[in-house]
Amino acid sequence: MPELPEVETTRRGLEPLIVDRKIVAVRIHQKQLRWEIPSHLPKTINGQKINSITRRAKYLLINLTSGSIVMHLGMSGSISVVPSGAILKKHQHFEIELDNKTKILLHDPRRFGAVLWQKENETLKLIRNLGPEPLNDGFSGDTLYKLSRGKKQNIKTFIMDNNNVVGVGNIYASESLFVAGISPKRASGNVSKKRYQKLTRSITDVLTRAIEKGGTTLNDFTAVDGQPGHFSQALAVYNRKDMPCKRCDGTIKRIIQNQRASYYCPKCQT
DNA sequence: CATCGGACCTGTTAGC
DNA sequence: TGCTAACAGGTCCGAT
Repeated sequence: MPELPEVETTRRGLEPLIVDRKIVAVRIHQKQLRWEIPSHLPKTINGQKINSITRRAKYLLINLTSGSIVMHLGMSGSISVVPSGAILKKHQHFEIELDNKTKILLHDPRRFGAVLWQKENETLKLIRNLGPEPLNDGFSGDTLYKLSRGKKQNIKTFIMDNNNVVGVGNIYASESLFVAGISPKRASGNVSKKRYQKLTRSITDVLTRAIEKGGTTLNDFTAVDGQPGHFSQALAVYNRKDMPCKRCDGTIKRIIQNQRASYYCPKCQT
């Protein structure tokens, strides 16, 4: 489910509900996620205060008095805040009860998500080596251009690689390339600096617009309040195989790259 | 080093 | 209606 806009939507929803609250109970119902939830975690975080919630790539960091809970939503994760007496539903694997009779719930049917612990003054290896944030100043066409020189890898796979830029998943990779007018099949090493500048602007624009709409709900993504995202209607190519292009009189095509579906218009993406 | 395929899971839908 | 196969928003890791 969640790419950067969905994770950011989740972060923004959580922020006013959990910051300055104290953790009064922690329950693990299924520890076997992508990695096992550390067994010491409940004891470590219980009683601590939540100072802030931040995001790095698709990771959410709930920053406590000392250390941070690191959460990832994987393919099917979502987080909600509900009354602490709410009855547990299927696939709600982890809960943090707060001092105002509410609790944070992690729901994740496929269990590709994660709940990890990061000590104070430490950065997990998973987070340490990530590339630039697409919505921050460090992200530029020049950087992507330099990183891509000499590469045969197609540009769609290239922009989905977290070493180059973080947060661009399968939906927004296709959407950004459409906006930039670049074919996903093009070798990343053969794309000009000028086109990389256009592409970085397209990525930033697409992600920003998606956040404004609360993300994309294809199947089951919901924000913290249970509401779906509304960017699905704005998708130009993703999930639109055989449908008309919104920009020219071409037809959207679906191909497989790196074992993932890519959608594009062969006529206006070159 | 760059690149590829497999692995981890469950649920939904399309096709027969 | 029921069975089976394909497919789904991520990304790490080991083999090549």
